[in-house]
Amino acid sequence: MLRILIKHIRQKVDLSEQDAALLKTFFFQKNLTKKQFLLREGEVCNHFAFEGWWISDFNSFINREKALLNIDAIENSELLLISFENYERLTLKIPVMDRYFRILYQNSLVTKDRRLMISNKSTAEEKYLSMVRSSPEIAKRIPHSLIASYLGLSPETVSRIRKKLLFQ
Amino acid sequence: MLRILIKHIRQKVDLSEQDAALLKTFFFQKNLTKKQFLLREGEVCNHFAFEGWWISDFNSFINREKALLNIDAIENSELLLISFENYERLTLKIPVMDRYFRILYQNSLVTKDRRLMISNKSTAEEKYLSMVRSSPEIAKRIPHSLIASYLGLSPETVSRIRKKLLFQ
DNA sequence: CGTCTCGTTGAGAGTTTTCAATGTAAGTGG
DNA sequence: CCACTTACATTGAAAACTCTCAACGAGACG
Repeated sequence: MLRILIKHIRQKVDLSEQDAALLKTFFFQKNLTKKQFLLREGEVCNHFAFEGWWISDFNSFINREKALLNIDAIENSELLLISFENYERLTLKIPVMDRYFRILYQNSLVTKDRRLMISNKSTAEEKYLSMVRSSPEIAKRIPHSLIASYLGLSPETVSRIRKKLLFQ
Repeated sequence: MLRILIKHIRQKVDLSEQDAALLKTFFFQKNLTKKQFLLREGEVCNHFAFEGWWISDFNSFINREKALLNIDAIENSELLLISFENYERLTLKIPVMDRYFRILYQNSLVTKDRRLMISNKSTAEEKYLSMVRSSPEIAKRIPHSLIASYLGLSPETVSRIRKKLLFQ
């Protein structure tokens, strides 16, 4: 797991061997079985988790507020966690991690801008299509009701859209 | 203008006098009169602009793609611009700027997460109220049709919501 | 087999958009 | 200063879209 993380980081920035070794000490590993919760609504999000992706209730993590989101595992998962305190220490001890997160967040902002534009201006069908096109593998693996929730649509609407698209 | 920028940066990170002086060379100033365009849809966004805020078509700026957004001045404005090339050089020459942008983007992500949740799950009235509450000064200064556009609503809907709220 | 979760379908209700008309206030040029 | 234009806001009515509620279906799993 830690190797995957370091590889991921090195795709974006130069990380010395020394820093890579130090970095490892800031994380710890956790396994989740399907449906097990990482974070419940109302708790404060203490961790970040990696899967090729970082996930969190970001507002809760950064601003130490109660989470508005639930996060649970759709499939059995291995996670690397970092606490908020370690996240802050990490960027101070290994300055290149500021660059890593800057690039990570920069890309994330572009994606969120796009999601926001789609959410604001598109019909349910366009939202569904954009989701399926941008993440076809995920769309296949997760329940339709989660896609609906992600898009801010009712499961029934997604079901009807799928039916309509099948006949085209 | 440059002083405002440096002050802004120093609220988030430590910037040496030397780096502050160097930083100035990466920007140039531009004035826009009301309704003058900074960026037209279809052009590639070369600049970032500051107003207490950074603005751009971020996808166009970062990924060198054609802009999906128009950006024009609602009021006469003074801007500091930075080109994409200078933005990249800036973070290499002044590493603490990676930290500055990391924190800037981190906060921006939290805000966008919130906007996205509101956009996905709220009614038109809730969207309008959340916008007015989070930015009352802006809501007073700009045309209602721009608020509508920002929220992904029609101007008529915003007008009806305003009327309804007046009678409550 | 029973249960649980997820997905589908239909019908009606509610919300928001679109279209068209009208109102209003702020420039602009004669 | 007035008539004209322009931009923005309001209003009404109909159309379009999406949701909610309720019923039913299908597959997984103990």
